[in-house]
Amino acid sequence: MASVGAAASKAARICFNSHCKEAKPEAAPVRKGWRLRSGEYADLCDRCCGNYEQGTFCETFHSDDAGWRNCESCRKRVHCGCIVSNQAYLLLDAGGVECIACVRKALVSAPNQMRPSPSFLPLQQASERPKDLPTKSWNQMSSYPGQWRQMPKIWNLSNQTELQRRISYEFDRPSSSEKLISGVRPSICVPEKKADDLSERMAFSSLSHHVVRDRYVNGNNGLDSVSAFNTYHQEERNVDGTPDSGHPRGETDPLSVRKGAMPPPSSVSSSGVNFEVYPGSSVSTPAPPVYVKDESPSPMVGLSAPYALSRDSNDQSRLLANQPAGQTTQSLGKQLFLTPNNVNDSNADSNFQMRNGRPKVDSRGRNHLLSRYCPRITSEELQQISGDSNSVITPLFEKILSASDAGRIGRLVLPKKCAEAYFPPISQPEGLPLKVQDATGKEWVFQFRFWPNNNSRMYVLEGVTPCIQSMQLLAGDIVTFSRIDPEGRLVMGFRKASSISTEQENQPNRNGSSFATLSDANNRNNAIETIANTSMRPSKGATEPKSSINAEDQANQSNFDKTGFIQKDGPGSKASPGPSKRKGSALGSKSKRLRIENEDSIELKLTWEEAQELLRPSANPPSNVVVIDGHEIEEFEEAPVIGKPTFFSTDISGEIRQWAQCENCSKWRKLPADALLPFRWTCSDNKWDQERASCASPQELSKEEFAALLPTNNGVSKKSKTKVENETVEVSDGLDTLANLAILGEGEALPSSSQATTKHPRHRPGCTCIVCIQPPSGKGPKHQQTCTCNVCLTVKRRFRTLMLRRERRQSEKEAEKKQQLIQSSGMPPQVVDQTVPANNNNNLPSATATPEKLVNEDVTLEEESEQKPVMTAVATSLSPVKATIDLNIQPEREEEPSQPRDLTDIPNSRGWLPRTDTEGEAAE
DNA sequence: ATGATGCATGGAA
DNA sequence: CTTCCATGCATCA
Repeated sequence: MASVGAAASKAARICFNSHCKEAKPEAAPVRKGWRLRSGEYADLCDRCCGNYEQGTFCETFHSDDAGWRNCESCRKRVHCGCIVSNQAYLLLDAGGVECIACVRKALVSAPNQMRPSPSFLPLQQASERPKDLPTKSWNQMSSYPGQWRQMPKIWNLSNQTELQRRISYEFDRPSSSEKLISGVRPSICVPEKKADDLSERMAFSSLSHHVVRDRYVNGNNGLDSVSAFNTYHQEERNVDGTPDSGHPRGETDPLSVRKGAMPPPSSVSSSGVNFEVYPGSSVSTPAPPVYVKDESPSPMVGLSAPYALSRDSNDQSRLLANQPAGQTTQSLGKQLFLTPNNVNDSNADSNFQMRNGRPKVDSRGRNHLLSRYCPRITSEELQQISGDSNSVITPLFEKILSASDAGRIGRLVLPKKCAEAYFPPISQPEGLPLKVQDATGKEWVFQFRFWPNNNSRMYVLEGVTPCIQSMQLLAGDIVTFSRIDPEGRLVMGFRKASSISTEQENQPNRNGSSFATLSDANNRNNAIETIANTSMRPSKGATEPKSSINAEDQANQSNFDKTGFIQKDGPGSKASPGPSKRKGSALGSKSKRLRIENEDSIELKLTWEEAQELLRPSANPPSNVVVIDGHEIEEFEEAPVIGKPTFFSTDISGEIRQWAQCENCSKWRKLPADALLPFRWTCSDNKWDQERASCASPQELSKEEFAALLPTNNGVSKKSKTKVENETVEVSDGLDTLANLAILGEGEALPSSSQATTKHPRHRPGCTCIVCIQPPSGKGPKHQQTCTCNVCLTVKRRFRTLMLRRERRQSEKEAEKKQQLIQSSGMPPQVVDQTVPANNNNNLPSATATPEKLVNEDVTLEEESEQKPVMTAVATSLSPVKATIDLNIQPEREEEPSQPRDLTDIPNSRGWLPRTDTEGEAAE
């Protein structure tokens, strides 16, 4: 067909329609029909072209042909047997086909919940019409009036530009290009299109080959789906003289470039677009990229995201797998995963270089991206995102959420260059719907648009609130945008602010993944839930039942352990931020506002439980015991270090065991309950069990036994532990920030300088404005007293706990006074036995508590935490070895009146010493 | 009154 | 100085 197509271009002026064969006068204008595999278009006579454009071509000429099927929805006849019709239907996962009109209707009815049924979805049912589709209702994309049984107009002239944009947009996908390079697929030169903004795109890239991958549904009786890659040769593209350089989209107003470069469709020349077909694709049914026609300049684009209807990663994997004859899976393999190194500021580009094997010159956007937007996503994360599929992840950029971004307005401001570099070009402010998948595989549709601003543009993603909330993101957290190839799906990941600070801390011994929970594709949902559950953010999601720990957790345990939140989120990281790329670039470089938000966010996340559980005396243990106000305080010369998280179990004999995982081999070793481990503990440090003092030694317990050890959680490992701890941490976090505000609520605003006013100057830490206080549901700013949301319930529970504790303290105090009276009346002061297991990690009470218990019994946690040692010379803190000295009985501390406090004080008031629970709840 | 929308402003880089 | 972008705020529904 390719040859035919080539021949059809100019030579024989005979209608390309074999059923017609009407001769065309030499001078007759080319009337383009469907696109041929060559990329050219069938040269049709007027009549046939009319049929084609009206969508009646198949009915007219193919009515007797095989391949007619009925739409599963409307039962309308759909021709599934020819190139002309191959865009007119979708293959359903469950079998059968659905006409494009029904597909579109379905989409319209559930725009944000992409239906998983069709294997593939053509590029969004035509584009949205900016004028007809106010952004307000963009997510309710209405049906388009046109006939969609066939999609002849996809390729008609008016649509060239969008196609080009799309192609050009996708060309800029290095991974794809590699696929191409490494591929052996036949390549067919496609004469087509001028550059217009394709040239813009290309200008950013020095790729000698670019691939456009467009999934389309082929016409093999609807039985096969074929994906095609379009290859684009930049050099050839330049043949037509379209400037391909000097217009990095990030530097030139795309609009102007676009306008200037927009060629009349008829002038499309045969510069080189290679149209590649997967080996398994049917040669007889090549198809253009799925690009649904519309006059509108703004088709729904999501890279190829619109194709990916799958709601979860499995679907995506399946999607790949479903492709016939080992298309992508075969050709893509894993060849294109990012380099194993972190993609950080300095090497983000080089990574891509490495992948692309070409100089850095190009990478238009990336090259021009401010460092703070450079994705720090790691290969580990990438693979986690891509899972076991053969997908290739291309990190695009990331952004620290501002208060506005994370607020309820639902508008995420996109860095201009990033938006222009990685998102489809938009010429209208209304932009276009953009499908983005989150790490769970859930698909969202945002409106990607811009606002004119100072002769420039301000790009925003609208409608992100649900997504942000589902990810439980707050200002200061980071969202990352990546692209999954070959699907071309946009994936939106995230990183919590807390994990950022630790990322840098643990850089040396980690692979850099702070996702930690973004495990493989199959586990993605669970994984993300793990993240979700670890953060008691005020969100619906937090209250949803999760089975976040499952068997797969175990499989991933070592991975998780390396990136465990506890480990990562140690207070040390916060206490001594140290030089970090993030601080220096992403966080600190741009905006004070941003930095404040972020620091605040980070600091608020670091609760005293979290900190104390990991604090260890420094390597130089000598300490002085000083007596201050009658209290023995162990004083350390050096600041504490971060200890290793462990978990405890009780064996049959009732003996408490501590379990720690080797940093190197990830094996779990049984240790005495009072063992005190350094942060990076390895088997060789196992002085308690010489037999297992080497990584070569087998693990004492199998995973199953581990599971049995803690029957309440099959995750058992530190992962569960970590999760639990995180949950604890986040509970406090959420409480201390949002929940406290919630309790204060009802008009009782904090007496803070950042108190919300009608004229809101700035969102500062502690700000109680609507933007800064994200309510659990995201609906409505306030927590009513009767609110039963997770946060409020927890707050109330904690409040009860506090009150109980105070009562108890009071009674203890009284008892102590009595005793002191007795003592002062003759008996010498007696030092109570306070020898405490230096098991700072978890004190014994918690040792017997299962993680689940810990999670569920807030009271337990708090009781424990009161007794946790704090290694510090600060008089108000506890000595690690005298931990049970109940210094909390200091009336001035424990009993100090609860004063509402400016939250801004909290982070700054404690240095490396974590805020105490008392402090935290003082706001009550 | 409230939320949505889109432009304007001004701080920061 | 320009550009970016966070967010203020006017306007509208």
